[in-house]
Amino acid sequence: MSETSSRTPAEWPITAVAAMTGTTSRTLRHYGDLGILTPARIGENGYRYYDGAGLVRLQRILVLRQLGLSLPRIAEVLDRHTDIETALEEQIERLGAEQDRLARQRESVRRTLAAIRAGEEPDMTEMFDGFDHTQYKDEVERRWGADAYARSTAWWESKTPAEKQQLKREQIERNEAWVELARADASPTAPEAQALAAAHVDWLRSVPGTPAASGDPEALRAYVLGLAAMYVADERFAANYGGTAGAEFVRAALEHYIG
Amino acid sequence: MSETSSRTPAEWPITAVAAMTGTTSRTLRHYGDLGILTPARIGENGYRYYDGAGLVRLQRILVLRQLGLSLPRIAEVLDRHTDIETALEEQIERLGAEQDRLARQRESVRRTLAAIRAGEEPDMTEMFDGFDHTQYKDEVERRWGADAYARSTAWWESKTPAEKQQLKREQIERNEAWVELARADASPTAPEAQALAAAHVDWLRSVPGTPAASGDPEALRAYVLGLAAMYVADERFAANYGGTAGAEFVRAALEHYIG
DNA sequence: GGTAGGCGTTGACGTTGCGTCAATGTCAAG
DNA sequence: CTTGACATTGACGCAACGTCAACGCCTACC
Repeated sequence: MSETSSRTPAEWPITAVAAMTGTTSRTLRHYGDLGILTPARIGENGYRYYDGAGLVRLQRILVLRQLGLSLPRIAEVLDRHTDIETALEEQIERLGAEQDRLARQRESVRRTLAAIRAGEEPDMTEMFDGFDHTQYKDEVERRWGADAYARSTAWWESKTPAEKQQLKREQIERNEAWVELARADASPTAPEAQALAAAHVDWLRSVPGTPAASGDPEALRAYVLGLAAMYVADERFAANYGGTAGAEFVRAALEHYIG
Repeated sequence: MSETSSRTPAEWPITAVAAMTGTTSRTLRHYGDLGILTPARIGENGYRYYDGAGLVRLQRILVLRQLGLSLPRIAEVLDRHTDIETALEEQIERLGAEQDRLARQRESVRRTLAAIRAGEEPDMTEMFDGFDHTQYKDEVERRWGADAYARSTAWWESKTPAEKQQLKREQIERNEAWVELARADASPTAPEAQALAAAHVDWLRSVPGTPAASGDPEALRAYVLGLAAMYVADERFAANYGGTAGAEFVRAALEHYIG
């Protein structure tokens, strides 16, 4: 019964702890660095030794980690700076939001894939000019703020089916008007072309959620010029205006109008 | 009609492109660094200038990015090294798997929160000894491989309800036997205690998905010693064995048995 | 023509949670 | 004493940029 012979060491080196709990020594040193789990003792040689209390704390850490909490958050909870129930509630909310985001994204990918398989390239006009009101929620939100999409969708959904039909028809008619003018070999600077350009820009401005609708004249200018360039550069756009020649006419008219 | 006066520059500086497309100049330079979108021209001053083709490529990049593809993957698709349909299919699978993972994790957090609110601390014995077969899928998978959970669950689900009841009863009976021995002030090294220790370890080994069942004697040893220490260190464990004193008895017996 | 201010450039660090060397010291065993 | 296993402290890597920092270029105004 010597003093130095304790029945149980109650103390383990780092690899033992790692093996017991299924983590790695690197992880334990990382937690040490972050201060969320410090060894019970550090030997003269610098070795880390953990005790039973440390093991328990580690298990709590691992459970909370498995629940998706961040390490700083775990530190807060363990040190009682934060109520665990509150932390878990917030985590549920975060996970729910992330789930929704993924669901929408997945649906978006599926629709895109289906459209490609249906043989049709996606309608570029709708994609970039007016924004598809089902496919690009995340994109719109990220680019122009979280409420941009909400406003845009609210605007679109506030329309009756008849009005939606009407808006789509208007777009088609504008395109046909462009094609006619281009075929007639009119000048892009002629009054008719400029009137059409004005209508085109008005339309772009009318769709909430795009830079054109932001109210900033410079953003509108950049957006219109960028679109005009793409009408020409991408044949899928150009097709909406009767081909590249038609698209060049539209571009010229828009540049003159807004330039 | 001088040669130098082109009607349209068809070329924009970096901020113009950023404004048009809703990204940032930093992103464009990043894409340049990665080689997925290079400027049409770089001026003598080092300035980047993009043309219509670049705008179109950028829009394609942004769409694919919005669909969740990684930038290297986008590069592959755009350079036609990879079929876009294949890429999208894989993306759908990835998103589905991630969705499932999040759903399980969220459910896990909810159950944990509910358990805490129900007043009962979670049953530590079930949590770490035998593993809860609904709550710790991710944890088990990450620690001991993707099929560990599958094997473990298959094992548990292969039991009839009667057998499940039986297993739980056995666990409870073992605990009661421990409590009895401890109260009787028996020696942890006595045959009865060692027999119980043997049964305890057999039980730990019988549950697939734990380090104890891995077949590695060293892993078993570390796992048993770690658990024994935690029985003492955590009162929630200790409660299963009639308190700290009972837990110390169990620990001593297990350490003697496996040591 | 000098200067302020705005836009451009190239580094380089920060983020999240460790994995993975690299260089080197320590300890138990043969 | 040597070997080999295990320990230590850096430090880089990953994904996709955000965010300074330090400095050059260009336009406009005085």
